[in-house]
Amino acid sequence: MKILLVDDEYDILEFLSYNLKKEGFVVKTANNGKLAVDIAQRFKPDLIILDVMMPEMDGISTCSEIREIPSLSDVLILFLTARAEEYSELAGFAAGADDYVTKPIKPKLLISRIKALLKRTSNKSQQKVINIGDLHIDIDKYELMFKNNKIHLAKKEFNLLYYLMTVPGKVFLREDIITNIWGEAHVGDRTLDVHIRKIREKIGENYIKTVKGVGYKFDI
Amino acid sequence: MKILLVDDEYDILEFLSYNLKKEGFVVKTANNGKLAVDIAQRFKPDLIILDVMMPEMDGISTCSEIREIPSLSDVLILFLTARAEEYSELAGFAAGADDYVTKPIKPKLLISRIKALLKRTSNKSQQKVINIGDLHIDIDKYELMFKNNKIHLAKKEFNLLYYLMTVPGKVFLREDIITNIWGEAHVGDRTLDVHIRKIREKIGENYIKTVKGVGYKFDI
DNA sequence: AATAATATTTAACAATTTCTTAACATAACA
DNA sequence: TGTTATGTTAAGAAATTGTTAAATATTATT
Repeated sequence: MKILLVDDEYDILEFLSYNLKKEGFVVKTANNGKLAVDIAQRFKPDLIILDVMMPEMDGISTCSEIREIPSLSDVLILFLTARAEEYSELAGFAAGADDYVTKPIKPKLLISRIKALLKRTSNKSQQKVINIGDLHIDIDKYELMFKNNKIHLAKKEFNLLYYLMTVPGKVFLREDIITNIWGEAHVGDRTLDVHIRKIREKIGENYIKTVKGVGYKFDI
Repeated sequence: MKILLVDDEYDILEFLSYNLKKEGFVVKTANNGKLAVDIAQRFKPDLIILDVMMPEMDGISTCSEIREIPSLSDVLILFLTARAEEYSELAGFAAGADDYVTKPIKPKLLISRIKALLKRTSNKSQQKVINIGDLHIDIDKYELMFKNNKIHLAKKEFNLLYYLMTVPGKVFLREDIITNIWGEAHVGDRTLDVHIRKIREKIGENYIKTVKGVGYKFDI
């Protein structure tokens, strides 16, 4: 796991860097926001630890800027903040922070928070194979099996079904599905329905359920 | 969810108001800061959208003033700002803003930011599953179970029952129920009763009780 | 590069569900 | 007993999703 550490104080960089490396993380450091953005793009860290208070470009601006970069859009960001600066908490989350740790920093606490953070997200996204009923979906192989028979799904169909299967039973809102599968691109009103139809043709009508006025869910 | 929109340009008020209402928000508008503070105190919005640049009393002053008023101290505030005025970002957060959106405004983006903002703050106490007696309601699944059998409810019915179940025993005023489920749309006098009837048909007559002259409550 | 094969989106219309209304009935209350 | 608020029902309006086929895009193949 790779971590990029950003703080203007050299002592803190040293101190944290030492503690994180001891835990087995690969660590790089930057002493200002601009540099951090540069390094991040090449280093591709799993997590960026950002000090909120920095001269020139503060943590929140840095965070916002990072979130604008597509290749870094889902890197985790953790803020370090002095206890007094409570105002920044919401601003930070608004800018896309994933967690907060207040100074003074206790290494043990920080590390447990980091691990929790990495676990939380890796658990979600690392579910590469999902088995439900007679269905078996594998994101790495881009393959769907139904009662041990391969079923071919086109890319969009696959992504859509996989998305619904990530949380069986949960209703995904139409708009959320569209944002997730199509991004911000504008797609017509009936496009989603057509894809649902195609999937239903292939796996039967029983798995994907419509919740009118809300969205769709995958359920047995 | 109630939103107060503050901008000195009538066109923008119109445009945003239309888009927000379409999303189901209850919207009021003000064309200057002073008026905004007045309206906010009576309207009690969940969110105030403030244009930074306004004659007389600008957005930041308005924001500061609102934050001084105890009854409004935890209303969310979102700033609209022209891309050029980057200077204002820090000033805005210092004054108590919760988020920023830059002009020109893309309605979809604005709405997703608003939702994110409202979600972050309201999610904390939002109960997703409620168990009472033989009833089990799950908002994520949009599902109602009665003695372990699924019962289908249409969206309005579901929302209505869920709303009543959030505080069992509490009498919800007719008008509050209507504002909550329908927003500010004008619905006829008997519409609520009809929905109550439909729910009672499905879960029996014992759960939802009428308090004449006041409203309804969910109780065992 | 041209062609064929797939995939994706759109558009038109159908089918279905949900919601609201209106008219009248009934119950509560003063 | 009259007044007011809520209950009930059924009809049709409105909203949402389903379905199909054709139009575009995209990708693979010769």
